[in-house]
Amino acid sequence: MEIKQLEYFVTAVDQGSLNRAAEQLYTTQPNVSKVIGALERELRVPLFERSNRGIRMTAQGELLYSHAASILKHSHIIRSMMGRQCARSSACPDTKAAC
Amino acid sequence: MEIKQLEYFVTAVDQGSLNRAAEQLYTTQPNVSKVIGALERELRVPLFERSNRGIRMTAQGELLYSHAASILKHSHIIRSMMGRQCARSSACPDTKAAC
DNA sequence: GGTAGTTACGAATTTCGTAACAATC
DNA sequence: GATTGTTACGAAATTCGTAACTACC
Repeated sequence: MEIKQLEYFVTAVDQGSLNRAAEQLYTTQPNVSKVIGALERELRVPLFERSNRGIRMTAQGELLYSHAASILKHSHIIRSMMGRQCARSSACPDTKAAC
Repeated sequence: MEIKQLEYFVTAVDQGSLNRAAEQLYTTQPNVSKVIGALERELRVPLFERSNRGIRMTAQGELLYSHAASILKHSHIIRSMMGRQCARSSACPDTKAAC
């Protein structure tokens, strides 16, 4: 399980379509299909029901979604913290705000 | 940034040594060194001070640690939830697999 | 035709272990 | 010598885009 896979999954859910997810992720639709397919095989769970009209989350997909979103949130926090080189808490007391 | 990188980092911190981390992660010590090095280059932040006596977290490493641990916790929850196919019986009312 | 998603193939990249290395005790 | 961590190299695995495919309207 990789962060990228969770990001692709969450984006597909939010966009409601693999095509739009691919566009937003700056990649191709076959790639999104394959990445999410690999995640489903790894977890041994179907995350979407596919049809020619689009995708719909399964119950297992809904279970995954909130945890995946939490992981993405933490990864964004890490990137913004490290990007700002904010080393010591004394240098930026209110860690929630811009540091 | 990948979950595996965070797992290697957290394990190295917990074990206090790249050698012991490699052993626990069922890989080699050069691999641990390289994976963590790649994470440091990606975040543009030193996470450890190295010496011939071992490693010591930097202030930036300490900032990363708690968020990395949270991500790992969520990933473990996901794996255990999906491994059992569902958390609540209502989540998957008609699955063939054991629920 | 147009839109949805999947599978096939191949080049480019990445991964990971072995071996060699540097430095300290 | 024993221990720490790093760098080099090469085979194996993975990634990602193009092309070809199925299915529905």
